[in-house]
Formats: sequence, structure tokens, C-alpha cells
Amino acid sequence: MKIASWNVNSLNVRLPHLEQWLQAFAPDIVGIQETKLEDHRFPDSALAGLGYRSVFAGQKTYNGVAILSRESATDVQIGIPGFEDEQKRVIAATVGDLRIVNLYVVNGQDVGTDKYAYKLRWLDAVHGWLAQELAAHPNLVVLGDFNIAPDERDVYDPKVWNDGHILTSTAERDALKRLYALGLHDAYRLHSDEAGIFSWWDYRMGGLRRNLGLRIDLTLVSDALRASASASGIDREPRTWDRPSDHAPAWVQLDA
DNA sequence: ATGGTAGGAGACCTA
Repeated sequence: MKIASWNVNSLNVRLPHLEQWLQAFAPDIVGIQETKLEDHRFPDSALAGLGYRSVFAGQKTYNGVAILSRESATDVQIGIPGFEDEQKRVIAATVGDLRIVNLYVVNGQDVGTDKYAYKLRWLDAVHGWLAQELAAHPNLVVLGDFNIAPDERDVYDPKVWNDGHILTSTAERDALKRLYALGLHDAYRLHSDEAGIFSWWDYRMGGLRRNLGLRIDLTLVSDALRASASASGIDREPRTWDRPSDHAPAWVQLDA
């Protein structure tokens, strides 16, 4: 069972890439972020033609999340319960015996801004909710664009990406560690301590060519799933295609 | 990285 996360940066533009990648990689479950599509425009019939069912929560221009799965999804939750938020950043669903939570974490703009404060508030709300989700669903996978690089191995230059920078500030990394403390594990780090493996490269400055990237797209598995997470990685290939998303898919393999 | 590119809306904002 392969489970993946991909920020497509506009599903309208990237649908051909998504279709090509679904056929090549053949994931069982995929969390998509930044669809930037209102629900009536979601291409669910095109994806059904490839064997994937879709649940989604979108809006015009920004944000937008979806879960694609070969098996049907049930108990769909949109947004963080009890947390008022106009931005469509969260969708969760049950697929088979797995609970899947797909997050498009707030970017935060710059440390100290209102958007940064919103990011920390938002992450705090996610923490409280995931504690409840874990209690109800021990087989939990939390995946998405976390907009946090967990540690120095996950950035191309720790001097640039330091405590004063969004995606790497201490408060953001501490918020991620609080999620780990619930009993969630970065699947990639279960099997690799390699540095310089990234999931996002800036469109500017030849970011991909020079490998100036960050690993901010994560798949977290709960304690109960930890032993079955046999492999995890990032599929860099779609980032090399013509007119790509700035993110590559991150994935985890769960054995039965 | 006080810079640059991409997407989408609509004559800037977000990333």
C-alpha cells in the first residue's frame, strides 16, 4: 500500500501531471494540496476514469485539499473541528482500516507577521485535534505540505534557513515536535538519516538545477503503523517535467 | 536573499 502527498500548485494547471503520475507511481491513497479549485470545478470524473475516488474541499484562488483513493473514503472531515477557518487547508477521511489526515499547513510569510501568528495558532489547533484523532483511530497517517523543514538535514543551507526564517524557526519546529510527541513519526526518518533530500525547490534562481530545496512535505505514521512503514521517499521526477509544481510527491509504503 | 518565478484573479496577492 503506497500513500503519498503532493502539493500540485493548481490542480487546474497540473491535472495532466497528476494523471501521468498516478498511472506511473500507482499510489493507493494520495493527499493533494493547493488545488485552488472550487468544489464544482474539481475533476472527479477524470480521476474516476483512472480508478481513483475523490473527496475534496476547495476554494477559489488559494488553498484547497483533496484525498484520492482506490477504495472509497468515509467519515470525511473538512477543517479542524472547533477552529474557525475560512481557508480550506484540512481534509480527513477513513480508507479501509486507515485514518488519513491531509494538511496544507499555513506558510506564515515571515516570522513575526500576522500570518506567522496564524500559522502557530493553526498548528496548535491541529495538535489538539490530532490527539483526539489518534485516540479514535490508532491507524493514523498524517500527511501534507507541512511548510516546516524538520531539521538541518532538510534544508540546503542552515545558515539561510535558520531560527529567524519561516519554515525553520524554532517555534515552528517545536510545533512539529509536539505532533511527534503524540506518537506520530516522520516516515522518511524511520529509514534514512540522509541530508539533502528535498520535496520543494523554489521556481526562482534555478532552485531545482542547483538543488536549493527543502523537505517540507511529510508523511507521518502513528505508533500502531510504525512497524508496517517499510519504505518512504520523495519522487523527484514530476518536478523535472515541463511546467511543474514546485513540490514533488512524498510517499510512504505500508505493508499489510 | 532588499532578489527571483509561478498561479490566479482582475489592475496585486500568496507562495
